[in-house]
Amino acid sequence: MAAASGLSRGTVSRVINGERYVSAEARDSVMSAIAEVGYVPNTAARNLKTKRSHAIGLIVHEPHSLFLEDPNIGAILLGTNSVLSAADYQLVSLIVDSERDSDRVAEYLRGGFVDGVIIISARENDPIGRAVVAMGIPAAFVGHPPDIDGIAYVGIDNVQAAEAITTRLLHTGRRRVGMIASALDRDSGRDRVAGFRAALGDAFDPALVVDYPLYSYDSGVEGMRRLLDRAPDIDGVFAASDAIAAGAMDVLRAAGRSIPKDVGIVGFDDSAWALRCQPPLSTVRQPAGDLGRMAAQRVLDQLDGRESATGGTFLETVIAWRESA
Amino acid sequence: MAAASGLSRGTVSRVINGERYVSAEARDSVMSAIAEVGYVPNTAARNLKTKRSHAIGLIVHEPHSLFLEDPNIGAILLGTNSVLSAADYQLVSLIVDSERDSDRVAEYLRGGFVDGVIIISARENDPIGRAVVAMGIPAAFVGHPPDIDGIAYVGIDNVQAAEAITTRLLHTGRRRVGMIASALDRDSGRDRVAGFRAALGDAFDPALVVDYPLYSYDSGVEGMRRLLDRAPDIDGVFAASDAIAAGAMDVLRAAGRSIPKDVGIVGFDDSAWALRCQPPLSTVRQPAGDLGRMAAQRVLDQLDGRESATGGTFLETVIAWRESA
DNA sequence: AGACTTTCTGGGAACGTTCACACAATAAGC
DNA sequence: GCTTATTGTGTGAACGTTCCCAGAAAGTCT
Repeated sequence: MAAASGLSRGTVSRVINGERYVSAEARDSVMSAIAEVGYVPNTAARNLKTKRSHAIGLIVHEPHSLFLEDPNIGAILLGTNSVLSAADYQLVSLIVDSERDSDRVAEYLRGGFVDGVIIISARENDPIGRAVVAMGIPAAFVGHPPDIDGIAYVGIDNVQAAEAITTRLLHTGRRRVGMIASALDRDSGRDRVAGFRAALGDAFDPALVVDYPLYSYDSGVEGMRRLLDRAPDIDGVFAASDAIAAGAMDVLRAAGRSIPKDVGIVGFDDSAWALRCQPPLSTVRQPAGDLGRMAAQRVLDQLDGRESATGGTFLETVIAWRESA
Repeated sequence: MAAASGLSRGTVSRVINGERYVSAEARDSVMSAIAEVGYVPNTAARNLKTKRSHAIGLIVHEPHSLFLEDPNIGAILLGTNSVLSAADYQLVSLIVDSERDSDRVAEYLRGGFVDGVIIISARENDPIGRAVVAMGIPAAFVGHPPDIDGIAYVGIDNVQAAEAITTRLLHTGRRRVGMIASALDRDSGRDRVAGFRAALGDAFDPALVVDYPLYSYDSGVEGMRRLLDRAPDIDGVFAASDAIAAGAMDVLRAAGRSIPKDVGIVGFDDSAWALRCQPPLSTVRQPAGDLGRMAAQRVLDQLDGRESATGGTFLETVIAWRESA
């Protein structure tokens, strides 16, 4: 490249990186040489020298089924991508769905392939989460893993949101209200139960809370069956996700209950499920795209040294009130 | 590292890459030195020297909405990841959702960040597809872009599958059968129409085929309205995707038609939608995970020089016959 | 006019590997 | 006991950048 432009490597490098102290003519001749030869800087060499890769890893640690079902993940991905792309960083998605993957990803991170990391849906005892924190790589979590402290994270106030929607459900006159909870190994899952409990106060009945590991349709089916079994007179349900709510609604319908007349039901996420339920589902709108954008921004800020690596950022949720309750 | 083990760089390199001509004791002392120092080979340096990155790019070129909705994409992603992970390659997902992304991704590819590329859902005039072919990077397409030849691709036989399911729909006694088509800028979309036409033979009526750009629920809603408008006596529908079928079914229900009594409907994909429709949807099972795995394998084969870069691989589809027709 | 500052350019060194080669030691073949 | 393989080890060069320093040229201040 230096040869093609007739100038030295140093000057070429300055032009490419837009540094000061380059004359207009030098810049021009380098530019035209670049265009002519179709020159592209070699990333490996640059990374080697600068110890930067200009790539950010997004670690998705989910079992197969959920990865395909959870609409939040896709939205977070796109949000993250938009911010990083604007800052000329490349998003590298790292999927972890086995122990083997877990090791390989850790290795990958140690290898300096990425400058920063975004971790979504970390749960208790997450080895990668711990590894990242231990390595001191700039990182942001989407959702706060219960057992790791001193990290940067973004999320929503699950307690407040769950309490709010449960309260509104109660205001529709429900007396026997249950909850199908999920993912109690994460803050999101636990906090939704806490909010539910807070809203019910003295009326809270632990027997009317069932829980399942996954935020899935099938969990909703199972959970609703259990609840109907325990309390045939149930007239309100808070489902910890829209997918769960969809499963629960199908069971209620099959059991001859009319929604919302006999049983009112509310969900969480405001995903594609919510609008397509019959009737449309009342739910909490979770700003998944914004969470992704914010997480990306926090990692970029750490890279620029503009921000410390700890503390949470909370985004607002809104209740979408529809016909299901 | 060489210092820590007391041996030369060359020997250390041989141990790490598992080459021949290393004595047992040398191997041992290098290994224990690695463990002690927590040594990790520097990827950038290795890439620089070997001109290999051990990463494969997966280019997803979809508008926002579809990326979130299309279950095939997630399944392809996971399938690809499993094969590459087993071969110690890292999957790097590159999301293209703007012109800007398109340029950046092309740059990224040129920069030698990946050794090979998998492109899903390429359409006509796809700039990245063309760029990849022009650069001669080992690549495999999932689905065959209509206007690029001489490439490796994997897919299903859309013509045959569409013909088969339409024929079975006809065997349920339907007389006036329409189709909601989609994505006519891709082979998949065109071929499904061709199969539909072939199954109908003389009974084919162009007025009963409507088409929309996206394989989405909304396309199904729109399309079904149009079809009902044009032919109130319609009694069979072939939807080009399950999401379209779901939209169409909701419209049919709202219009007072019973499924499958008044109208029979079939879809395509066998995605999560199919089982949760009311009634469950008859559809074509598309082996999305296998497509991902196969595409990954074909890229790896090209990297090993075991395979030429052209030709298609077709995977079998199966009809899942349920209650909707 | 001399001393200092600013702008610009070139070239050596380094980043951490792998590769090709040279060479030593041992084993095998006649 | 000579040549010829086989196995093992060390070393210089190279990959393509960026960074640092030296120094030239031009401008600015006493």
